Amino acid sequence: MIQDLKEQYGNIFEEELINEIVQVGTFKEVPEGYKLIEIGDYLRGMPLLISGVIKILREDDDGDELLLYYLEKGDTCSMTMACCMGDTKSEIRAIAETDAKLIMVPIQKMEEWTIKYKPWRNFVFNSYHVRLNELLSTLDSIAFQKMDERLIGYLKEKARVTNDDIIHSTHQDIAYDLHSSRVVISRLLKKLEEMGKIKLHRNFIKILDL
Amino acid sequence: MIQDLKEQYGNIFEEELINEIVQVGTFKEVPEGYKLIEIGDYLRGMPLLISGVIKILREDDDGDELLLYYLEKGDTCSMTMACCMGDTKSEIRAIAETDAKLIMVPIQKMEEWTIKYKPWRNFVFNSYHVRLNELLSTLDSIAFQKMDERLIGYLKEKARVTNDDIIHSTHQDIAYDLHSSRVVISRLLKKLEEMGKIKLHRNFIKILDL
DNA sequence: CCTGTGCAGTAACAATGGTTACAGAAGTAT
DNA sequence: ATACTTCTGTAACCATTGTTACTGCACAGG
Repeated sequence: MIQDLKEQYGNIFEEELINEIVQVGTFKEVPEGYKLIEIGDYLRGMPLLISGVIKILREDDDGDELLLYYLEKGDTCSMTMACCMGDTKSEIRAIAETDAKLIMVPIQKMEEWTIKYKPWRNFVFNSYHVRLNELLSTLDSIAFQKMDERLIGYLKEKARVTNDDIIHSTHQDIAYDLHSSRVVISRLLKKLEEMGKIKLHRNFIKILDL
Repeated sequence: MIQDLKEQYGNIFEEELINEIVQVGTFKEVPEGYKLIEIGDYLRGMPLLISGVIKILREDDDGDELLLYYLEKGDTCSMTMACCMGDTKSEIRAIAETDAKLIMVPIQKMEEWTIKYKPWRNFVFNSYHVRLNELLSTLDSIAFQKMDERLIGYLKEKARVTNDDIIHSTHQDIAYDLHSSRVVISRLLKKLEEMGKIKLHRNFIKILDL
């Protein structure tokens, strides 16, 4: 655990802070598909992601889903921080997109470290910053892009975070993430295949030239 | 200025912090329609809103606009904080929706006060929290609602922040804010009028029963 | 009073995306 | 092998939203 932590955060946090994190944090290893946070949950800790990818989703009252963004190693969940600080329910769902390792830090420490460690302060503010911008990008794509562009963006982003140009998803999976319908996604994917940008298979998609 | 500041922030910030704000902050009074921040601006200070309403907009490369949310008295702009801290360009535009009074605080103070004053810390984190949730709501409405619902929400929200059940906007204004077209908005407004929810006039709309 | 400008109403049409329905292919279990 | 389930392909159709075009009205300025 210390090994992992140092590898990921050693260059930005000083020794003393790392040690504190190790002392109070709880290590967690979760498999792909594991649900870390459900909408409405009260959160007891703040997650520091060490490896893997976490997918952050929004869902409305009718059960319609929408992918907000991915967390990658070195990221934390600003939403979670916001929830913890405000002591309110989670507005989002978090699912492990791949196997993942993370450390949960009790929320009380957050404020203490904010005062004590400048790097921690920077880390926290930077997280908020990054997440706000991430949300803005998501908003842009929904507000200003058409479904075909959003689909291309989705495939690219997913390939990037998983570091794999084979997308292991069904058309239905993609439809959920983009809040569309399976038929629409199949239609658009077929067009992309005809354009030579991807190759379709059962249960996976090979990216050629997006 | 001190009067205004105390009235708005006196109950959450202690005397000493108020005094510091007065010392280093610059008071600003702007008229309706004044552009406070343009996309791409580098920001030198963080605004504390004392009175009035500020409208925060997003715009894409093609010049398509979208209203994100309103800032009201007692609010600050998390986006601005994020930009200042990260020393990056503004991602949004800020326009005074009504005449407004605000205090600009140099960004260097922000970190200093974060360490020194607990209420300031709470204020800053709470602002991020509120803003993240505001963005999520905006995202919800775009992703999950149809235009007629969005329009009703828009009218309600605008009436709330301006504290006026007469909306002083043309159909074109509304179309810009909702990133739609004038014809579509006119069509939907007419329907709302037929349902007896609003009364249409030239240059303004009277809300009856939304 | 006349005229120009901006605002609103409306019709016709296009484009995008969502829905329903069905067929066949691929994989799984018996 | 057979039956069952899941995934994909495709067609036909519908709903919503956006676009173009034209109308008349209101108001301001001469």
